[in-house]
Amino acid sequence: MAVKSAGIRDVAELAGVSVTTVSHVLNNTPHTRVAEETRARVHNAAKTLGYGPNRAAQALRTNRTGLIGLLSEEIATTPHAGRIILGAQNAAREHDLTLVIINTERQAGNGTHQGDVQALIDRQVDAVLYATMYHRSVSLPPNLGEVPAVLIDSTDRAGIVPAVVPDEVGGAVSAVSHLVEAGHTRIGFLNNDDDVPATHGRFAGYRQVLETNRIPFDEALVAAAPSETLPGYGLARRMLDSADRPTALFCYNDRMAMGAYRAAMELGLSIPDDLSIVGFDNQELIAANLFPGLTTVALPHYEMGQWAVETLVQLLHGEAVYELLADKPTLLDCPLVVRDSVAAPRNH
Amino acid sequence: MAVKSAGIRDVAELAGVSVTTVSHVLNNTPHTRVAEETRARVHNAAKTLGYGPNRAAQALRTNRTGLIGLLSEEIATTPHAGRIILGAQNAAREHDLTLVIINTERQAGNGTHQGDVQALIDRQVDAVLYATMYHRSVSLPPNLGEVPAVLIDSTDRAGIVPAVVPDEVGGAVSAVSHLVEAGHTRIGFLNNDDDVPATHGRFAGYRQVLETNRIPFDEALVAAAPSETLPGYGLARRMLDSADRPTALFCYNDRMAMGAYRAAMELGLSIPDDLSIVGFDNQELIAANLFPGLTTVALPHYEMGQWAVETLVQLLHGEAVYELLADKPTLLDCPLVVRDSVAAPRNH
DNA sequence: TTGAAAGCGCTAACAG
DNA sequence: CTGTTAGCGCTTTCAA
Repeated sequence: MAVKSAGIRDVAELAGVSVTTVSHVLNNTPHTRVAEETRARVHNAAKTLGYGPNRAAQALRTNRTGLIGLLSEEIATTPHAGRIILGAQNAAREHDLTLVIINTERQAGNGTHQGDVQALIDRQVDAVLYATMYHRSVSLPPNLGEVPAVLIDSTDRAGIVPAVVPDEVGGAVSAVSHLVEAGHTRIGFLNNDDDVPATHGRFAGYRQVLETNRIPFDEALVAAAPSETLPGYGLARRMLDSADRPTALFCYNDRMAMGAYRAAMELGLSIPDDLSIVGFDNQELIAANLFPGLTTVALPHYEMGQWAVETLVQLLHGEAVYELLADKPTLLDCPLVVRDSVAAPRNH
Repeated sequence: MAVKSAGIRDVAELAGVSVTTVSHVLNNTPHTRVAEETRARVHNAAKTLGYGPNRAAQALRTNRTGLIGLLSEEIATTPHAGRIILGAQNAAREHDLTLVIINTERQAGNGTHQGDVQALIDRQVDAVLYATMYHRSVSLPPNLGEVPAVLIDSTDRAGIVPAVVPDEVGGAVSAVSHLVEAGHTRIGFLNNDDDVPATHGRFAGYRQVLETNRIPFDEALVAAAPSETLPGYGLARRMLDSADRPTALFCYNDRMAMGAYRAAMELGLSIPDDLSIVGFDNQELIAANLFPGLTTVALPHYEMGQWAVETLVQLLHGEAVYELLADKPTLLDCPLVVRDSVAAPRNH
């Protein structure tokens, strides 16, 4: 291993000053005036020695490790978690913080991740990020109160911890508006049947656009099922088989859209000429690999990760007020990603 | 924040012993005999106080942080990285180590991640895991030599650092054997056209099975293109259009298989009755969502992550020899994942 | 079998 | 404006 690297002492010696001065200069300690010339000498000495602070010593002294714990459900199964990590990571780097990631299983019901939170606390993280796999409301482990925390993609049932979630309604509005702008008025909606915010939010967005554009709401154009490929296929099959079939489909997610693609193909409907489709989630693996490429709505995972860390930093610095933030979850935009699955309706 | 938590001192006091004894007992320091009764008293005291060691102090004293750095390319874009993280994480937890993950961009050519490695070293990680996005040979950043390291999914061009990679040949053998066992003899191979180990290894496995089963090799049944859906579609279209078309297709990866599915559908070939298909990679999002489910070969990402940490631990404990391991990369099995895309050929 | 005490490298009073 | 110095909580040598 490397030769025992230089310490603050060595820097002090080389610069011909005391360790105090070095510490002050290197940390930019406020309320401390050090002569410009001395500053420069210290910086030079540090550079020539390749000095880097010993984090352990710093941590011991300051009680801050510079570690942020990220508790994430199901890192493995979804690329979404990856985007959150990436956003959080980049923001963390900006602030010279390091992310410690702990993967957890998804918790059924009101189980909490108390054990995992404890592991993070034992590691003396300065704060924790708590990310769920999909937008929902959760009960938090009680020990999460021991440390500053921010929720990602979920809201705190108790309304105590700040949270950031996707703007489901807004995303749906973008999607359906896109369809309306292309000239569609008979727009089907293949919804999820779980009782989660996305289900309700996306449906609300759908209705909202219809209303705004004075398009009558037709119950026959809305169907719900588990948000997987096969159920999506089934729903689409049925809905597209009718004489008065929709000319466009807004799907709860890309997997359901994938099912709709197959249904369309079987019915001899060409996308987008006979049928336009918009998905939700922007799962690259699906959306970009379908023929034609699926126009869909992206979830702001990267941005949520970023927002969470930035907020945590403000909280730690006392620049943001905990209670203020926790009051209402922060909504982040879900932008439309245009590919090739939308066109004007044929008989238009 | 929590009340300043108990220290080793408090435990000592409560147990009526010295801090030395507490330290010895709690760390199970070898060559130190402590009376059973004293031991018990210490443990009890620790438990009642909810004592947990201060990592920073430990780290400062022992020069070991218990942190393992994981440098991973493109966490965001591929679920594969997630599996590696998961495997590494679980293994790390077993040894009371914490994973610090740094995401990096993929490096073109012989660029290295020197900066990222340095960031990890600055954080005083005890060792680093260096994971690439796909199996290949890399030049390592020089500073990786400063700390114990293990490569995941890539091999060190210089042959200095231990590495673990998938057994590409074995995986292909499983896939093609599965097809042969189903009764196929005209088996097409849609290969990647990059010069990477997977390309060569999977091809070698393909040929090997043909040889073993005395099936003549037919050049017309092998084609190569970029390993994406669209090129896969093109290749499959062409190969399946011939009169003497193969009855089964082994695809370099699931994305190409997805293209092959579409080609088959367009040609009116039903899977698996008219055409059997086997993929590679087991990308859940694709493989499980295709109709019918794609039989494919899984990459051992989880296992590689696990192996890497275990090996690192042995290295750190001096139980494994660096040079011995680095000599040849360790190969891990690629198991076949059977779904519904393979059946006996029709005219069999 | 147990304990006293010396630091690990750094920060931050406090003094000059 | 700069320096002296006392610990942060723990491990470990050495002595009892």
